[in-house]
Amino acid sequence: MTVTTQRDLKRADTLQRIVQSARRLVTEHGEMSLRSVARELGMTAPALYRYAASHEELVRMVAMAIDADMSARLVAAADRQPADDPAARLIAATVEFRRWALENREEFSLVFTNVDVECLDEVQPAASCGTTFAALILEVWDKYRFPIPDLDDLDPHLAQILRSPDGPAAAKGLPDDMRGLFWLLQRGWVTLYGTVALEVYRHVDARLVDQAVLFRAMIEDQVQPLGLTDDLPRLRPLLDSLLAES
Amino acid sequence: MTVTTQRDLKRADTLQRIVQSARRLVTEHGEMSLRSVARELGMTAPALYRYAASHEELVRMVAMAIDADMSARLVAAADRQPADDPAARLIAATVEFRRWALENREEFSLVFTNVDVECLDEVQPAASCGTTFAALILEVWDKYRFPIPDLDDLDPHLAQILRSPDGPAAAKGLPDDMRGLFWLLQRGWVTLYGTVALEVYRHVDARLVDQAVLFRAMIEDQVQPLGLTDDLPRLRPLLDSLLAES
DNA sequence: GTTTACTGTAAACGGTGTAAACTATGATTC
DNA sequence: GAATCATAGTTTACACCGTTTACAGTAAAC
Repeated sequence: MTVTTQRDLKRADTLQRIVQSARRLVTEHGEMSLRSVARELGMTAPALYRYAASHEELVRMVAMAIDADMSARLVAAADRQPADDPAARLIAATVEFRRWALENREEFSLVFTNVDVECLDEVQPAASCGTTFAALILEVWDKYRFPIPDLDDLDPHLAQILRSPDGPAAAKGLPDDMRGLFWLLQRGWVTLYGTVALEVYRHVDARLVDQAVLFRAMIEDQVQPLGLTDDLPRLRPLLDSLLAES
Repeated sequence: MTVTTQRDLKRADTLQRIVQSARRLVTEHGEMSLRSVARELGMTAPALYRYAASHEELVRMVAMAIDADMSARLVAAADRQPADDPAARLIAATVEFRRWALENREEFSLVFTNVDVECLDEVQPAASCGTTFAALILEVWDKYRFPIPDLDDLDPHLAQILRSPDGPAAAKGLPDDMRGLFWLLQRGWVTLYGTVALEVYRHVDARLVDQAVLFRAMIEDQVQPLGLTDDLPRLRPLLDSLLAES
């Protein structure tokens, strides 16, 4: 029986304030040195070593916090759409992801293109962007019942990984007959990630970014495997208005 | 008329040695501080300010050098395939890009997911990865004459950008009736970039990376718009053997 | 041959992550 | 309740970083 002493409470609170302060610093000043974080909290830099073994570990904590926060933003964006319209909810979350990434390039870089930050899904599966998108796609399937790829039709290597009980599909809690969904999710994630990263790092013409041309094309590509082709005429103006909001 | 003095020659040589040394350091030690670069050349750190206005600018120079070197590697990989088989050449270059990225994560990060390094195509269009891939795709078109997307069928915003005389398609030197090719190139670049970056930053299950499942799927997706569907049975084993080489 | 412009140096400034030794204090044990 | 222990903070120090300044030597230009 572990009792939570008064000191444990304060410790938890301090840890939270450290991460939160570091996050604010990287957002507002694109930097989170130990000294500046400590200064904000009225502490000294070495004290932070009671909470993180290194600066790198603190960065990882911040990355996780940002990811969790992003996840909440995605859910909020989805919830601004009708509860019975999962397609709209998915698109809204996707647009929100892009909008956030383009507005917070440093944070995006910290979380999503950081050699020191491994896959977050494994550490905090509950509240990560990946899990959120997975849930949204599952909603879409629940309503539209688009065909799930048959594992036997896929690359045998891939099928074996998906069937594995300790594989990524099992980790998402997908039942055996729905593991093909993980493949769809993964492929969608590749294109979303690739498009947004390319835009964030300006590896495409600025005009293409402004008009969200690549992003639009990516969404339209994803519509078909998700069984939303018939809804496209309805979804297109929605996408336009969501993009215009920014 | 400007004469090249003996000092100019030495200066050019020193600059080259600086960039080359910095590159070696980031490759081998994942770091390129001004002091360590200077030490390697028997100089002191402030001397480097005669060649780069800041550390950031030196990073940009190194990024350009890496990009140019990568471009040469891609060409070399392509040249290991028959000259009259542009499909094989394109695939070989693509596999080489992925192989290099996974083996040199720090360098990939420096060049392709760096907030401080803008689009390299604009600075040194001649010898960048983007231009190399463009040339390879053009080779494919030259042989297979797959249909080029009609600008009128595309998003009007996109068509306007592609038609623009100072647009990205014009920069690649594409004649008017082939500007749709740029769109294909761009879309291919998105998926290649996205797949490789996702693998480099380990945002997918390690087993999926090991078996190159996402990468394979991405290649197969690109085959159709490039008119290579009929060649797929021939290209698949080639892809396998290229992937096995690593 | 003198002046100018360039390429290097040494010294220093404020900043960084991190380690070690030390201190106050809440938690635990007799 | 007093003595012990573990914890969370301090101060000091080290080696490193990018950058600025003032200065020296030397090739180039007049």
